[in-house]
Amino acid sequence: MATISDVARLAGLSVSTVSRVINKSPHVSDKKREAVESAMNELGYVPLPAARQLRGSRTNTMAVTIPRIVNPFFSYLVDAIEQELDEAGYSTLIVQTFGRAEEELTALNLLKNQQVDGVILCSLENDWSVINGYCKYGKIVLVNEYLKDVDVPIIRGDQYDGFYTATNFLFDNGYKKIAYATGRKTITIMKKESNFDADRFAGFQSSLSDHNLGFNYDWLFTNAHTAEDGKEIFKKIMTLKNKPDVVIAGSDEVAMGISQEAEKQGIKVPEQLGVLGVDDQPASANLRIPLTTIKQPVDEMGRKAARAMLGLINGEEVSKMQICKLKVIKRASA
Amino acid sequence: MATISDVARLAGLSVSTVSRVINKSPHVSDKKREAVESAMNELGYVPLPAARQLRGSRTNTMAVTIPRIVNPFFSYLVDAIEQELDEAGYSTLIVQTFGRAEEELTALNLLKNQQVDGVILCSLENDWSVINGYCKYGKIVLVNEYLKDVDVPIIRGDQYDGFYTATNFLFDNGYKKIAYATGRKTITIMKKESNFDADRFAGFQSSLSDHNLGFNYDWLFTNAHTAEDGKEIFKKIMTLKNKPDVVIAGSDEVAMGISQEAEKQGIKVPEQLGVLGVDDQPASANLRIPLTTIKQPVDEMGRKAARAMLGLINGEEVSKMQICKLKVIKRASA
DNA sequence: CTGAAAGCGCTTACAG
DNA sequence: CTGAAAGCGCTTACAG
Repeated sequence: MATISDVARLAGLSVSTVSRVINKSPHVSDKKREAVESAMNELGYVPLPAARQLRGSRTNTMAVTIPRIVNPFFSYLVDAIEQELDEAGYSTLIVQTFGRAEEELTALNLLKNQQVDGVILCSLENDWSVINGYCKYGKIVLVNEYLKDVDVPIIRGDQYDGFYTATNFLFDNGYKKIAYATGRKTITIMKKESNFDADRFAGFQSSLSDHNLGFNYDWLFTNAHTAEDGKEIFKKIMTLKNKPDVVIAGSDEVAMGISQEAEKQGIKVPEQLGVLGVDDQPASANLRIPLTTIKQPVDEMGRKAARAMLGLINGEEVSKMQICKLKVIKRASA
Repeated sequence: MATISDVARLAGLSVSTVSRVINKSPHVSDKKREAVESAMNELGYVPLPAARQLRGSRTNTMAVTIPRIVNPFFSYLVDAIEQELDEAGYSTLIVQTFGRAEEELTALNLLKNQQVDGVILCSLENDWSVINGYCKYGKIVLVNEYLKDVDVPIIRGDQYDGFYTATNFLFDNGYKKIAYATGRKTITIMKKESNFDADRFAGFQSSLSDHNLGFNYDWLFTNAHTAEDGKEIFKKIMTLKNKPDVVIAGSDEVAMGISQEAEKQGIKVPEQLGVLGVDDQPASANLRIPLTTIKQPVDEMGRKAARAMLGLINGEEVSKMQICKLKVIKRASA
């Protein structure tokens, strides 16, 4: 591979001059600039990033962490981020965490080791105290986090409002006995804006209160992730004496499982049991029973996260908290 | 950030010795090794990859190119590749090409610049002549390509056999007038194993011949990618005097569009019109009319590609061509 | 505008 | 087993 010295030799100039044209320094005469450029072309010269990094220059690449790329929410999120970053001339490096804290550190170490200029964390796996230690190495942006008093931009959906609105929507459509499923192992009751899941539940509760209702804890289903889990939930519902008439499923997969199993057992959706998904995955519109669902504005969130990162890099003022609205997509299942 | 010199100073040893323990050289006394290790821990030292790369050592990271991450075929393929690579201690860097040749060069330059040890190309955007120029910089593996006389491993699905079998399957189910949709702008009729699309078409043709049938070119639909395109295809079909009774849709999206539009216009699927998808996307089983589709063995292909790459890196003998079988997944739409 | 030289953080012969 | 020194390919003051 050709090096900067090869170019300098061929052009009959010093490496300093070659370096200047590489870095677009203005202090080079047109004549020599051309000489250097033609030498670079002749040799097919490309500067070695490792050497430039060693000197502390920018990498023009960004890392983004997500739990799992096969989850459409995250693949679309990454896609939006990448498009925006791409326009600014940055490459994107996608790191899957698979929910493991060490994998997140892999991405963070990219920052520490100056392999990337910044990292956008879409799935926080470590405590803030450990993330915080990496802030000195480069820029960090968080997506869908509820941390307070943290000195990095956070872009998130308004879970409280989304779930509040969605629950009202269910009441407006005549449902009264609302079950609630979540991926979490437990539900922590906290006030608004405490954390992602608590915020969702708080929005839900708040609508219940507005309708003078309390929550029936027989209708709480935790640890629900897959369509399979959804089927189990439906089976459990059928064993209940006092059955809910609709369930907020926590995700489209779970919703899909519930509605499939209901259909299989001859229970009509949405008449006998309503089902409300979350995320609006690409397939949800084309299901056997098209899913009514709460949509997160992935594209908006991704682009905002990317722009926040670019702002940070360019030393601009960027607002520490950007909140995007969720939206109920009305289809057949509720 | 702590450097190797800081560690050496703290341990009261030379940088050479520190370097030796970093690189697990056997020629270090246990005593000094421990001294170095405790110094590294105390400082939170991590070797700077850029500096190591400059000296020509391995990066332990691999790049993989795909056209678009939001396409489930590719997100699952990448997922399989990454899982396998992960077990071997490699990180994976995902590069989206968006179908652009320059983006593919981005990935290839990662190789040239020693940022990755190898690249797995799942979407060839440049001519082989240009890819070939990068072989000297590192390892390359191709997925789903039909190039001949090329000195890199290729992992692909047996498109001919898959489409041959699928077409036979349609005949077995009573269909006789088979339409064919493809994402390509044109169909090139070539013999078996010429290229990806020609191979599919050849398999299809071959089954037609077995049933003493020729292909009706009114039933060929090109440039079909999205569900929207599928809807258009259905509309075109309805204008035909001599209508097909089933269509091989080229992708699940297109199949979905065709079957949706058919339903909307009161044409019964699969009774009046059968629809066969390709890829078996996660949603296809849960569509309003569950899709019968040709499944590519993504997981197998991804893992084989990763293993071929690892074999190359380790200097093992790896077979130049690995072919995986496609499979018809029978559901409701055909 | 241009060049010689130091130095970024490592690894690796070369001596001992 | 251990260390001093050269060098990987660049950038950036410092002089001129």
